[in-house]
Amino acid sequence: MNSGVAPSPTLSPRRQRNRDLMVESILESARAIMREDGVAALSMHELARRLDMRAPSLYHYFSGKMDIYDSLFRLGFTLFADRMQPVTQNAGSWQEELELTFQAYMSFALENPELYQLCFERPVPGFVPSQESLALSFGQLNATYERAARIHELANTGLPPRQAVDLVIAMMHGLTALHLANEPHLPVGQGRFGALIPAALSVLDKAWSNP
Amino acid sequence: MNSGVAPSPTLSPRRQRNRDLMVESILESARAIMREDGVAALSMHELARRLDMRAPSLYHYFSGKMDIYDSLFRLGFTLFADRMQPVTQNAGSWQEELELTFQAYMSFALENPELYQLCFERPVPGFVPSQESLALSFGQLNATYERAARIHELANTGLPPRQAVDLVIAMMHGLTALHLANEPHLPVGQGRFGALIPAALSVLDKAWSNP
DNA sequence: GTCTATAGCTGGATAGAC
DNA sequence: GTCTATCCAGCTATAGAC
Repeated sequence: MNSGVAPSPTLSPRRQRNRDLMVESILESARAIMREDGVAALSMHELARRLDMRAPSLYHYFSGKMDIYDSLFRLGFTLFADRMQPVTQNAGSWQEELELTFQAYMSFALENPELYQLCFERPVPGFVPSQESLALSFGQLNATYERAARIHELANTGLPPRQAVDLVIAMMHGLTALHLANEPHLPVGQGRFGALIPAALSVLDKAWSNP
Repeated sequence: MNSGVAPSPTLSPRRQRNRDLMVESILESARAIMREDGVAALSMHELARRLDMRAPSLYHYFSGKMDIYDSLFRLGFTLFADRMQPVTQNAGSWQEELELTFQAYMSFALENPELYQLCFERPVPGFVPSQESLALSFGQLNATYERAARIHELANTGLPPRQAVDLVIAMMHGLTALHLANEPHLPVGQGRFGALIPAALSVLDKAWSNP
């Protein structure tokens, strides 16, 4: 299942362009619904309504609702990887890399809460990502993961590398999920949980600095 | 909105007993559905089906689906508080109290995943807890919170007490949510994230021990 | 490519007989 | 207290005209 239903085998560049624009509009409106009413509240009728279309027209771009979720699932991991990728290059010390990682992670989640929830929680009862989408997500996560493992080489975690990274992931997810659940309107660095990034970094710094 | 619809003003002890048993059965079946199909997948028809009833009969015990969610929301916080309450008495050092807190928190979540998600995440699009239920939840949380603040008095966190507790909460939630999303079948202490409790405790111990 | 029309289902909830 | 019958709303998805 690719993004949208395969139309005729080939398409003139112009038509392909229009089609891509339409696909983009649909996904954008879908994200708006999920953001406003909850990730699980997406419906084809409401989606068509916002686009000034009728529901059946959507089936010329996507094979069904789950196909839309699947496309957004892939989009989420792609955007996530794009956001995390530059962290390593810009960092000096492992403390600095950790700080940039926390900030990139939380800012992605707060700017794209509906994608974050779709990708990292399981809020839609019937939705199971397709094989291809799962493969993509594993790839993107692994790349991020391996870059993050650099931290372990420099810091004195006293843990297996995988555990050190997973612990950092769990801390970021805890702060992020609680922020989204309680104060989704507040920006990065603010609010009861959003403001705890320095505290979390400080704990890791104290625990993992060489003596 | 109390648990169930108020029937006649008074009820003979025997009838009241039967009614309570029925309410309990309904809530138990509702939890089973939420556990198996997702928290948001509860439906009155399916619920009646499992209880060998017809859907309208349920409305003699609850005023609607949201009333059932609301009752489970209160049940969740009550069970949570019951689980967290003994932690303080049994602990000696703050490290030990922290360990017991992590274990109590995660074991509650893994044993009652549907209640944990209903209470601490927002997986049901239309559901908003009633005033009374919210008040109850704040009360239960505050009690747990204040007990947890004892840790701050003994440890050298270098943080405002509220932030220290919130950071611990975020770490517990991060480990718990990721465990539930990825390996819900594994018991406490096992699996990719479930096994990280000692690592998390060690980090906090190193960071917060007096020098 | 978009529409009308509609099938077909599932859901929440109520009325009223028994 | 439980049921049958029913209403009404909403949904996904398809067929086929234009």
